[in-house]
Amino acid sequence: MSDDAEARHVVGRVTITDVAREAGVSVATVSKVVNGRYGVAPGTFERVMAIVTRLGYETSLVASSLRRRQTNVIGVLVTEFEPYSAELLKGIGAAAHGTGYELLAYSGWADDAPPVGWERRSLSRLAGTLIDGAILVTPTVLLPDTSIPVVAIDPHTGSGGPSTIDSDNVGGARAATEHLIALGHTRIAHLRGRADLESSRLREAGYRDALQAAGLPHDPALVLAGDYRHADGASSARLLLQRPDRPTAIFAANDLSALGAMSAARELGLRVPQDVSIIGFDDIPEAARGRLSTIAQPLHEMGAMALRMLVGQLAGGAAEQQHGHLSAELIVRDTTAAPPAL
Amino acid sequence: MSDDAEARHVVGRVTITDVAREAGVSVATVSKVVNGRYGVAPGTFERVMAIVTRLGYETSLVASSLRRRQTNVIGVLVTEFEPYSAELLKGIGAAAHGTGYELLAYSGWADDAPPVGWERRSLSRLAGTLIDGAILVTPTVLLPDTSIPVVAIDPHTGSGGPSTIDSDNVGGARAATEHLIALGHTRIAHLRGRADLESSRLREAGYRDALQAAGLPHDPALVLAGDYRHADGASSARLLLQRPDRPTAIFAANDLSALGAMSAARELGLRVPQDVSIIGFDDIPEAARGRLSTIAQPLHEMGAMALRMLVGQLAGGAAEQQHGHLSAELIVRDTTAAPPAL
DNA sequence: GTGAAAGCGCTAACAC
DNA sequence: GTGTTAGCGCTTTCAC
Repeated sequence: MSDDAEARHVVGRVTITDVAREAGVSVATVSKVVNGRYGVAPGTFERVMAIVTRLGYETSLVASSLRRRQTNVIGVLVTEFEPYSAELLKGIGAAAHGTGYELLAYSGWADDAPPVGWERRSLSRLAGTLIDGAILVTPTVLLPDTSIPVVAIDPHTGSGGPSTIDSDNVGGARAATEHLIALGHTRIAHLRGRADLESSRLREAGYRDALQAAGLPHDPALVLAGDYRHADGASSARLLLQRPDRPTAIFAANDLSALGAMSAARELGLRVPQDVSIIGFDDIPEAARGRLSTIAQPLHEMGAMALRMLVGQLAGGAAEQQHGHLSAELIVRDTTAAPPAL
Repeated sequence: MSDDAEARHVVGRVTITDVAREAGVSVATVSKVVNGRYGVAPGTFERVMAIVTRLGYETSLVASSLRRRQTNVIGVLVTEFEPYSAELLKGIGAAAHGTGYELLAYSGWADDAPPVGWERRSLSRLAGTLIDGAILVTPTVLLPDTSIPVVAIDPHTGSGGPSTIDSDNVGGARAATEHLIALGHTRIAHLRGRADLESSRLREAGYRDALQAAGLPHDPALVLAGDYRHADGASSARLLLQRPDRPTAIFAANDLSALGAMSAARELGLRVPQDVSIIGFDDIPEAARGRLSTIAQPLHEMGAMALRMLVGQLAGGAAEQQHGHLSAELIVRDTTAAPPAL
């Protein structure tokens, strides 16, 4: 049984050298066996395989990827694991089944604040060695020429860089604002998204479009930063709702900040939607839970499309950069209604 | 400007050697500069840093982790990115902020079926090199002694192995079943979870407990496999609901299979909850969206607790193995009601 | 203060 | 068929 070796063995620390020593062959032979290369005697093969199984040896991703050209691993680079990227991840994961690619989601946010240029840093740290291709979620800086195929979801810039996926930000924002206008609102505030993202700019543009089309005045005092985050949405909404001439409706650039606005309204003793209507953007699961009216982006499909595009690039060599543009759709739930009577 | 080097440079392929050559120093010196080691002349430091910035050099995670002892990266090993693990990931990610640890979620499912023993394989491939510690989500095999600290969430076995986190599976299942009984149901079916997980066994035990406590007969024909998956839940529910003496309520071992059961009911022309009540377990976001009654596990908190435990182990050396046990709570939504009148 | 050299675990040529 | 060797990119003694 030679249980000593087995008992002492420890996962992840069994190296190819251990196997070689135990089997009485060279590491090269073990490598050939493990990778199914030709030129190994059947007897040797069996013997080595037995040891491999007994010791529970697995080749180290790190070591082999350092030496090899490819790893069959696709990286998903995110700032953090929040609802938005989690939804994308589900779509990416579902689409990855059966492609032969493994998935590795990486969040290089170790300190208190997200490092600027995290996506460049993460990409540099992983590309060329650990991952064969990458899906970047909301990258904020312009990427230089990359060594590996990259697809960006909701990127900083709409074009010029890598392949991209986004949804109809302008149309969605317009639909949200038009919905509020149709309900009878005339003082509609907007909580902006992250300044470094193209989607923010586009959603604000859609908001203005709708206002203008309806002949409503655009009051700059009603447009505040929301930063796509719960806390920022809450604090800006607080400011907005404490004004004597407070808006009767708020269009937040994403669901997280809309949810923040809802907390703020509640704190202030305002009822949603009776006193103030709130609508978001994204349709993350938390929006459904909070019965938040919103603009739905097909997040799963966006993730799946990114994965398929990337696999295509990986397989087909240097294909042209592509741009996927999906539609966004109004979902009316319980947080939007007619404005309070005067 | 020496723009040539810059223009030609490619992310991820800039190596320490490139920097050294460009700066006219050795790679050892560059390494010292980049890692902030002492013993470098201020002038050299400046010069090297300038090149590093210009070329956009970042040390390769792979290469450095192969050489170094630690990486400051925590691995989250999952079978796939489905709603359950995505929720845990959110909690883990939130708790990781400010700890100095980066997160790397890995799903080693490349082919059509999840490989047996994937967690052992993934752990072996990453431990000791890429990651300093790991959080394993629903590991199905008993893990041998591991080389790195490990915390398992909802593991195969409740004890004996690594530190674990789970919720009150028995109590939750009992509460779900009691809720149905209180509504007046007497023929209550159960969709089992994955056979290789302890949580499945415990939830079934809770179901039986509640039945027995209420003096209700236990009909083995009403207990089918659900496998924690949508498709399996649907097909088993179809079988159940096509019986002449079909149950009036179904307790599914998790939300995904409960959602599957709902699809099946709808296909069969049955209304939920008027014709059949359905309750799940987990409270994933999709449950709220579908207005599914369920037992809520504090998934974010479970993830956060796992992260904190792991960081504790990483910092404090070989602490004793710990076991976190959180409570589960009944959430009544729109899929459970009194049974149809006879 | 700096560089040469060894080596982390692995794979791929190339000898034998 | 099998072993020897070089080297992937990096960090770390240890000379100089």
